[in-house]
Amino acid sequence: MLNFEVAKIFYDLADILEARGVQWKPAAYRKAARSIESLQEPIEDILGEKGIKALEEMPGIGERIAEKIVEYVKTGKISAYEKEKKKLPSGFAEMMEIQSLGPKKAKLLYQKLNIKSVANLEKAIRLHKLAKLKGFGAKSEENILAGIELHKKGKERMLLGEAFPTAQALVSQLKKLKDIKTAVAGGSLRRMKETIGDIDILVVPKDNKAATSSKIMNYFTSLPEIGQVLAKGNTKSSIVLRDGIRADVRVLPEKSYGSALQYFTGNIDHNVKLRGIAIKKGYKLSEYGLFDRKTNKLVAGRTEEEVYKKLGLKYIEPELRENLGEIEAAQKGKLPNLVQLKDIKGDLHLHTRWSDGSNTIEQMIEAALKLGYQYIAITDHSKSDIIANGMDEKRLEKYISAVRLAAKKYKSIEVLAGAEVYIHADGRLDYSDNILKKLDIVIASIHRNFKMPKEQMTKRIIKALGNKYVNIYAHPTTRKINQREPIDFDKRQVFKFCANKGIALEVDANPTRLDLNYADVKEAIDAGCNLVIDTDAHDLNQLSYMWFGVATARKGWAEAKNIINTKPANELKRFFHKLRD
DNA sequence: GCCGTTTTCGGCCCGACTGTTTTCAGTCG
Repeated sequence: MLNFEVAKIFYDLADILEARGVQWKPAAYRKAARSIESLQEPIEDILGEKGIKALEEMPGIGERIAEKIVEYVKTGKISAYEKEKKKLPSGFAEMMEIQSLGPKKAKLLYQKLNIKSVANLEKAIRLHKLAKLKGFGAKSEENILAGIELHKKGKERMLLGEAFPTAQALVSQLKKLKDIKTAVAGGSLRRMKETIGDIDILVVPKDNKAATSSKIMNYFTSLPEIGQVLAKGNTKSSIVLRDGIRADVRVLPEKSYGSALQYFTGNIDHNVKLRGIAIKKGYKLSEYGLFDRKTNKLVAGRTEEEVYKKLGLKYIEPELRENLGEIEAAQKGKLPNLVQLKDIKGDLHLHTRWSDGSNTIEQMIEAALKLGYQYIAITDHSKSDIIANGMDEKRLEKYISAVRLAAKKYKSIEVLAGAEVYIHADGRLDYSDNILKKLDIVIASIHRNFKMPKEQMTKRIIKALGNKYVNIYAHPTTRKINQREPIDFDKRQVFKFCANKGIALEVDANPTRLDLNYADVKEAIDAGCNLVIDTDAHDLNQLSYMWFGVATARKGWAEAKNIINTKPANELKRFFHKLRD
């Protein structure tokens, strides 16, 4: 996967060009970099399978940048970049990763003080060399030094599952202040991206007096959980929490609430495109609202819906706002009717104490009842998952009886007896057909032997899924966000196989997995697959992860009809039985 | 360098905060 390497080069190239004062190209290279970064499929695969034209179809990538990508895939280098790079020291790119240091200042430091790296920079600040430079002062030194410290900590993007409670806590802290009418988290969090860089919060004050706004900022920047204040203005402040999480707060009047929320939810390319549409229609769009360019009168801004409407677009759900075709779909009125949490009628991948879960069968059932589910499946691990206390055939028999016995106690929910069965390296399943047929539902999944040549891995999966008792292929890529790379297999082939056979591909809702991811969800739906959203809960509290799974499916443009656990129990069972007949 | 319901040239999103400077450039999102 060369995507991130290529994106990094374009980002660096943009910085170098910007330092040289080149116009427009930096923005173009950055847009291309973002485009490549958000891609889930390896760029070399796209090139190999569909050719250079497929690259040029991607937003922000034209003929010249496509050629450069081809050059990189072929030679491992981009000559234009190599040439530019020679004009600047190798540590230049790293210097610009420092907060408050951009291309212009970094270049000045190199030219005037011969600073070539972050290490050089730190030394120069300790000797107070920077403050003597025109355009720099004591405060600049202080800020850059703080930026270096922050950079050393090098915090990676946090999981959505971690960011969500943190943001909620901040929002509720803010709402305690009487001067705040409402507070809401926007940004990539509201778009439900699987990882979050920082938390953006929009605040509407009870009135529009400057004093109120400044009171709110004072309150926010002095909250006890705050470690460092990066910037503090009358309407906008940035802070770092003690645990290293960054948060921005912006105060905007109620009449701008919709446009502000729209602006804050992003992403950047979605917003830029929207603003382009505004210009063509004679408007100007900012966080303050949609304005008539001639009269400067506010045309829309109170709600997001009216902003989109005035731009000639159907309302676009936050999860879709990634500039991946949603604006064009909204123009044509062809947006999907996204699946919602309330559509989910059951959870089909749950663990109990019979393997590595921490609750009993009964406790899981009762937790599911509280969520109003019509059915669940208990699906503990098979024998080869020894670390997970997997069950051998003998124990499995007892387990099936135990699930059936528990099921009888509850009239208002259907409880299926299932298992999560390991797929061996050769594609064999962990139980024989004689055992599998005793189960109501069979989940197949991979838990070991992740590294295999692509072709072999594809064969392994297809062989396992070829078993007539398999209903669901769970966490299909086995990736763990920030921890483990996805396995390498021919997705198109596997998706096609599942679509033909009627096997449901899982969207595992655990925030460390979110597997399939949203791009894969879209691809699977396009391939005609059925999906199932499961929590893979090992604890009754984890049933609440369903929300993250639904969000991931929504991000992949999934509708309720694409998700089998939106079906009522009888239809679902018919779906499963069809597989065996 | 990209892009097109202003379509092969001439535009390219918009605004806040900071520090150093006295009106603004640089950085950030």
